[in-house]
Amino acid sequence: MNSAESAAPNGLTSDSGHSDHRVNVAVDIALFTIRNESFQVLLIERGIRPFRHHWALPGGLVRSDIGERGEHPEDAAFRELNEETGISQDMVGYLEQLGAYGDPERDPRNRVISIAYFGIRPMSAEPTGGSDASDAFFVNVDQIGKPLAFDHDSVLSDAIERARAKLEYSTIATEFCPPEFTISELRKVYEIVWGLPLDAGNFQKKVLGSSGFVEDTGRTAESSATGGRPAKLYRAGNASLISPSIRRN
Amino acid sequence: MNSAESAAPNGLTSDSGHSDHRVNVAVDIALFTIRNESFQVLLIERGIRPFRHHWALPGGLVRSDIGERGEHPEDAAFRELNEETGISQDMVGYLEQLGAYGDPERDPRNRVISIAYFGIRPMSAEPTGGSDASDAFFVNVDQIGKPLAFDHDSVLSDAIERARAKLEYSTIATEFCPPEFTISELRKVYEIVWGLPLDAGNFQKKVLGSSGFVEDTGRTAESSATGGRPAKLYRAGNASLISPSIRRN
DNA sequence: TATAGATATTGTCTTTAGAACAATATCTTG
DNA sequence: CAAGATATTGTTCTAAAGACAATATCTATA
Repeated sequence: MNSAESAAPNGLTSDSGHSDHRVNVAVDIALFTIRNESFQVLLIERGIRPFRHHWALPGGLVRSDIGERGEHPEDAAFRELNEETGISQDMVGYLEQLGAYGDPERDPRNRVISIAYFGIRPMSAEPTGGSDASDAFFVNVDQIGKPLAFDHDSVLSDAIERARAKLEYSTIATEFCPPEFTISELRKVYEIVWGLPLDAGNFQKKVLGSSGFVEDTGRTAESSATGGRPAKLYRAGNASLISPSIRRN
Repeated sequence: MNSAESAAPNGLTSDSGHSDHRVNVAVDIALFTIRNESFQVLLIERGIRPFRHHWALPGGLVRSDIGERGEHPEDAAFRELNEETGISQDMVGYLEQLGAYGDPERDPRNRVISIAYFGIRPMSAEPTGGSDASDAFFVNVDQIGKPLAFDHDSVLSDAIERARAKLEYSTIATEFCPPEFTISELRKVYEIVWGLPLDAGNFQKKVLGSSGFVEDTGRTAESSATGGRPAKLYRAGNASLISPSIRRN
């Protein structure tokens, strides 16, 4: 049978003639940001069972009572994010799909297929727990320390890899900088997300050699309190993809 | 609420207190192969409405009456592939997930969220239509000519890009060659899938310089009827990833 | 059988990119 | 002004890729 076959209005299927194959579909969101010079992800503490008091990615069921035919999974992701953490859609901008996690045993109670999303944005607001989340907070990705609920360790590690890869070929790092920024500030973003030091000279040449990545403002920053030659100020260019890409080592 | 929250055994949810948010989940499969020197994808002709007589990717609902808690989406993909086209799991080997397609309007009748998979394999067997598929066949990816059912045009174009990218960093192309093959035969695979000509000399050097890609057998092929120096014979090496990758132009 | 044509294989040159790291410029503080 | 800090530019080396020439070894045919 094809895609929507067996989805007759009465819920009957041609395979058994009387089965209802509907399952719960959830979304999970891995939202990354940079805070205190470290790469962090938004987590919640679960206020209900199962995994009560465990940490988890924010998320929840895609609802069928929103919209004509249920809500779009991406809308569900923004809604759940807002309900559980207080982070609204306009603070996040956009989410990218990571993939579907469909192991029938991934939820100890009932079968739930989850579609995972990830986003990476500068985030000034403080998250606040809500709905089924007794708390919401940002945590350093390398200091989580204890296993997350469900299969979220696996989802998160996939998301981290995707987020890190995104810096290679996109200009997203500029969004973590002020409207006008120095090359060193931009380099710091890469170093924090990738967790490794970069050569200042080589990085500078790569960024300036990648057309559309940054634009020269013609002005220079004030030199820092610790001294040193004042850096030139740049603003984000109009490109969203980098070519050639900035590669990790 | 989180991942599996609201999935209580009684189907009740905490948001409205009485909603059932379950939806139909389907799988769709884009299975690629090389036939007659061209890059082809396995399609079916739908034997039932909607989109009757239209072409579509093989696929169908993930069933909840298989296994303790319903079948794994990947198992559903293999099952549907077999039911609709006669292609069995051992002929395909493995499938990779492409992502979820969740637009509530993607099926004209009911809401169906689809998880798409793709595979790329040499395929000698002839597909045969079955179940809801009145026919099953391989078609050149650039000669489909008419719109596919549902959102399958979009799914297929994502799958084509992924399949082409896979040749860059994996050794999968060797699977389209006989157990012992020449570098030219291997190059032909790349040219067919990517749809562009490659420089023979440069390709040769890249393949031989990529450790584990191919192994020398010490023997040479018989020269072809059209003449030319006989080529050396190689077999697939033990690597599955190529470094550095073979890049498209 | 010599030659043309076909195909495989190797080599040469140029360009691009990146890594390592040296050199220079321009600030702060003492 | 010297020492230290940071930014910026330059130099050298190596890896990789593209363009394309040169060579090797076969078939077919005049």
